Amino acid sequence: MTLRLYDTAAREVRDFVPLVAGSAGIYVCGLTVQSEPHVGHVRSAVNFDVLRRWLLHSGYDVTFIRNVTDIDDKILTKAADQGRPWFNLAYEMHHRLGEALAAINVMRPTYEPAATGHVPEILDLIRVLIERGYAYPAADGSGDVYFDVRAWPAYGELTRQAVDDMEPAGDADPRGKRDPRDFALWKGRKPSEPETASWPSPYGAGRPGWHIECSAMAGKYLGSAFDIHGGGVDLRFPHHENEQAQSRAAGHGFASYWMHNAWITTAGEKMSKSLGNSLLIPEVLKRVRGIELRFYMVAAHYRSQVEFSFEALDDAAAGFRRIEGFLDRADAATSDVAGAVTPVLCAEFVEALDDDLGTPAAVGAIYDLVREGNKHLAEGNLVAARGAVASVRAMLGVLGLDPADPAWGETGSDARLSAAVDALVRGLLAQRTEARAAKDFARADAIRDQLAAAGVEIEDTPDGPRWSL
RNA sequence: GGUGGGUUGGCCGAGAGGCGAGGCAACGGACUGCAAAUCCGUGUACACGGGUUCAAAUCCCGUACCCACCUCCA
Repeated sequence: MTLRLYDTAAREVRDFVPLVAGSAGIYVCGLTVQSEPHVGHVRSAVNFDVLRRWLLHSGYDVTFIRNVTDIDDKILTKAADQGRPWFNLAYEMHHRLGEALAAINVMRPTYEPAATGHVPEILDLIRVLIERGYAYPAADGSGDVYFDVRAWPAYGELTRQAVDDMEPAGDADPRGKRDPRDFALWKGRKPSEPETASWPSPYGAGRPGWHIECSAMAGKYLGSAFDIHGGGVDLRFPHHENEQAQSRAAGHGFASYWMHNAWITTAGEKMSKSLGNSLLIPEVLKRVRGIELRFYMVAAHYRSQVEFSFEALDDAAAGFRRIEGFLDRADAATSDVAGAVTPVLCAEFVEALDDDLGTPAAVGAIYDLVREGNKHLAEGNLVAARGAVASVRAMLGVLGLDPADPAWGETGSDARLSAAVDALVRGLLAQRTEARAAKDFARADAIRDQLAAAGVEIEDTPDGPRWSL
């Protein structure tokens, strides 16, 4: 079975046929770096990271572009409110985003272009659109340049909307527009805006409109036509509709497949409307580990809306610990088993991912193998258990969830800390083992309770006690 | 007004005409000094009303409720 993906433009699942056999070019709309990322923001990154890893595993040579919008109205407004330069805010939030994504093991993109670094490419594209008759400088002297939606007959094709049914665009003063739905490619500088937020152009000083950057950067890094364009559902319109219109009007094939991830909501609502600080990534990571947060996101299908709750997050984390528990115990039990092991991905796992990245079913396949592996352990079948470990780990790896991946690695101080805790706990466990040997169970249980109170759990195994947090 | 998505057991979350994905929780059993972990077992779930069919959570018609987008939101 080959990979099949749901294409938003076609509204159906289609076989994935790359433009160039064996390679895949992907462009994902990243964030506007105007505030600290919350769990909703990073879902998109995780979803497309799974797509990327699955393509890589399937043997594709993947070029993965995820942009950053580092100039827009909100950045300018927020920076002004905070009394600092807009680029200072954008740079800091870009940094925070990087930290958040690293904490949940999202691979770095092949390139991560930013709008402000591509003004020449953007102006070049605008020039072509004007020459071809699909764009025009505003007649009111504002310095704006608009895309002429009436001039491009295919406008609305991505989201199947008729121009006449659309509400007028509100992103610019409509006076200079030929049609209220026309959208800005270039925004002339307003006197209220800082000079640093403008670039010279044939139409006057200004800055790029939102949509044009993606068309320009996708073209630069992936070529005139490429395979997959992704982003959150909210971007279908206007952002992606406009991107496609601009690029195709300029003579480019643009994306073959459109993929959109659904929202994470809270209390049934889109996160941006009711966001408390508790859902910012650093806050969530005080409650669960990054790998557990990632598991929570991967366990849901990317096109399903996820209703965020800490209860559900805790459940997911508990479920993931079951998998980790198996790996830990099996590793300890099979460390002496000789011979190389070739990890095999379960057929159900492969089929699940090939079917529009069916991560829920893929996770189900992992649990099935964990149960099997636990059975092997219980029966002392160590060779089979070791094979299960290798396969479970390989499948987790495809999902970016292998606990042994150095990307999750401890920092130096964490490693020293856990070594110290390990030494202390071992000392107590030795005392407990002595007490148990002497049948002094009251004392043994007291030690166990003492450790439990500190958050350390004890398991007695045939090979002696083990501890975990 | 236009466009798209949704409603599944105590909870989370798949599936898309016929065997109850899976996880968490609960209950029983095995194991254990007691636990924990693990294994085995235990469930008449598909918003509502009609219809099609030998058979519907799944297809059709209708209804209700929820969510998203309609020009600078992942």
